[in-house]
This record gives sequence, structure tokens and C-alpha cells, in this order.
Amino acid sequence: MADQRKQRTVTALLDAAEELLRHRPVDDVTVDEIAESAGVAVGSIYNHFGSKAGLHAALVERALQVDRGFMDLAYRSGTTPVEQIRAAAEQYLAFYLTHPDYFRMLAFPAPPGRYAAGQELSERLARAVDEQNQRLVDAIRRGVAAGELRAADPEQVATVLWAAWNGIISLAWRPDPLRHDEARLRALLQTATDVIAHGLLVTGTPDR
Amino acid sequence: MADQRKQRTVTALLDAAEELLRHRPVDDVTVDEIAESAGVAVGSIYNHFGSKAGLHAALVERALQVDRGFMDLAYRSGTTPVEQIRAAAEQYLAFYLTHPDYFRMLAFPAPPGRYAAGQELSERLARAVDEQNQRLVDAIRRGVAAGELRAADPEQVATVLWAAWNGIISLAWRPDPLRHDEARLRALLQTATDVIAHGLLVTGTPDR
DNA sequence: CCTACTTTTGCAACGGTTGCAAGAGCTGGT
DNA sequence: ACCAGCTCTTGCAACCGTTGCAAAAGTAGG
Repeated sequence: MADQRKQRTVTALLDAAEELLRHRPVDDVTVDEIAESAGVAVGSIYNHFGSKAGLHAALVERALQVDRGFMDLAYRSGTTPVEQIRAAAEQYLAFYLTHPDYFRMLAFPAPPGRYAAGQELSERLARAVDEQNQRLVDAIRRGVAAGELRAADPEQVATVLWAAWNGIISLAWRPDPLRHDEARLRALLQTATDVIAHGLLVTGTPDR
Repeated sequence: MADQRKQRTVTALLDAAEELLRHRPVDDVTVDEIAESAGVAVGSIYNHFGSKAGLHAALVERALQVDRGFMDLAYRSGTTPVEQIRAAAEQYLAFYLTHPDYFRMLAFPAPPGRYAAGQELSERLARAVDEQNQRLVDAIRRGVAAGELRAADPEQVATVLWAAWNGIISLAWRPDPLRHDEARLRALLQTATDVIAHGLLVTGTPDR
């Protein structure tokens, strides 16, 4: 196998990209620059990462402690499931506000390109996202067991919450008058949290 | 003013694009083809629509009866506000399932390009989206007035619902194992509707 | 050393987009 | 009718990300 050569190429590209992106926005750095800086051919980017975005995503994977660090704050022990769910929403927004590029890659990933390596990377990132979502599932499960939360499918509810947060936060980069700034995002998330906690229906209102 | 010439160019491009996209997916049609078919220069696409995507979006605007038609079904008279909100979620999904391109353009619009025309188009589409959202606001408002829904800011709640639906439906085009097919989308939307109706907290559970 | 296999290369080509000077069309004023 | 000023359009080189592919290079086992 040519694993060593392959690994050398991957590492060179990651190191080069990391160094270049440390000082300039990803849109200002060309694939030619990265390849040249890494001392490899441009085609290798696509071979191993699927696209420029895939290479950027691989840097995210390297730095996935970021997501974990934020979510660790949400799930610290000593807090109730309800508190954890509430904190998860807040920390998810904080993650977006400090790392918008990373956030968007995880919440709304680009296609992985046509080579196996890009697809594997895409799947690894999805698994990392799912890990975080499982923590939300666990919190919901504990809440139900503790009698604090209504009996519900924790997996489904967690996915709904996560997808809803994604949708709300996506208003932050709309390029039109429907765009929301940070303050409005916070207010929206607060409203969402309230609705999700207490529901919309007045007790006794028929469901249909 | 050269409004007539401008209008001729815009109309030629829209007609050409509409005809070409009737038979082939947008990804299979090049900007060169559209411009040639319209008898204009490629640069005019960017002048008037900002991008290829903007031209496609302008076709959406032409066909915005689509969104309206779906949402009309949700808001038909004779149904309660609660029923209308429930139906809006279902019709929003139906809109995505039958017109995925249009849906994505409205829910997650691309940047409008650097010319005024593209930006104006972007704003017109945002206004059209907001019109539909206002119908949701009205339904919530009527629900609150009828004592069926808890007192809440109808604008905020409507935005939360809409953004949440966007986030949930966006799982449909994820290019990774977290992607959801139609059946799972329906189940998710059902769960979301339940959570939004009744909330997650058991009555009496402290909020924090 | 040779063979087979994998990875890398270099680069033309593709498609979307940009910038811009020159050309063309249009309108109002004289 | 002619002219000046203005707006829109043109054509195309250049840019960027991406693709396809034959040839080259690297690696490992026999």
C-alpha cells in the first residue's frame, strides 16, 4: 500500500490550508495557493477531500473540539435535563456566533465530491454531529424518566430540536430583509424555547 | 430612459430560461446556452439577475403562484386557527416535495450578486415569503384572540415555526447519513407539531 | 530486479462569474 | 434633423473551482 505517501499528501494539504486560513478568509485563498504551499498537485485536493470546501471541513474535523467544548458546557453534571436542553440551545447559538463557518458546515453540509475520501469525511462529520445529538437524546430520556418531560420519542424530539435550531440560526446569513442579527436570534431562540417547553395550546384546547 | 431595451433583454432571458429549463434540469443548462437562446450577451444575466441562480429565482417569482396555491389550501376559511397552523406545516412540506428547487430558493436564498437588479429581486422574493408568513401570524393572532392559543408574540412565534420547518425540511437534502427521506420527514414534522402544540414539559415541571 | 497496484501529476477543458472599454440604443433639447 | 448625455449591452480575457485522464512516480511483494 501507498499509505505513507497518501498520508504525507493529506498531512501536507491540511498543514498548508491550516496555515493559510489562519491569516486569511477561506474565500481569499485559492486551491492553487494551497496546493503550491503544500508542494502537491491541485488534483490531490479533490482526490482526498472532494472539494475546497471538503478540505476546509477536514480542518473542522481536526478542530472538532470546538463543538464539543461548547456542548460540554451545556451538559455539565449537576444540572437537570431541562436545564441542559435549555443550555444546549444557548451554546449551539454561541458556537455559531464564534465559529460561523464551522457551524454552517455541520448544519448544512455541501456535497462531498466524487471520490471515496470526500464521502468518508462527510460521513465522519455526520457521525460527530450525531454524537452531539445523542447527548440531547440522553438528556430528553433522563427528563422523561424523571417525570419532568412528557413521554415522547427522545430521538425524534432531539432531531426536531436540532433541526429547528438550525433553521432559526440560518436566518442569520440570509442575504435579504428577512435576515436576523444576533439580538433577534436570541429573542427567537427564547421564543422557541418557550413554545417547546410549554406548547402553544391553552390547556383544554382541542388539537384539531 | 432605456426601459424598453432593458425590458426586452429581461424578457428575452426569462423566456429563454423558462423554455430551456422546461426540458432539462437547471444544472444541465449553461449560462452560455441561455444567453445565446435569448440573443443577448452573457453579461446581461449578471446585470439583471445577479447570477444563474438569480435568473432561476426570477422564474420562481414568475411562478410564485405555486407557493400561494399550496398555502391557500392551508388557510381556507371554515377551519380553526389551530387547524390552519397544522395544515400550513403539511402544505409547506408538500410544496417542498413537489418543487424542491423553488422551496430551497425561498428558504435558503443564495447571495444576490453585485448589481442592483439582483438585489431588488432578492428583496421581492423575501417580501413574497414574508407575505406567507404573515398569514401564519394572522392565524396565530386569531387563535390567541379565540382563547385557543397561549398569549404570545404572534410575529415571533410565526417566525419560529417557519424557521423550524425550514430546518426540518433541510434534512431532506443533506448529503450524508443524517439525510431524511419523505417518510421520516413526515414523522419529524408530526413530532414537531405535537411538541409545538403541547410542549415538552409535564404540567407543574419547573422551567429551570 | 520485475510486476502490479496505488497515488500523484500536469494541464486542457468546463462552467460560473467578473471587470471593463467600446459600442449601441434611446431620449430630450435645440 | 442633429447632437449630447445617459443607460444598457457587448465581447472577451481573466479568474476561480472543478473535472477527466494519460503518463509518471512511488510502493510493496515475489
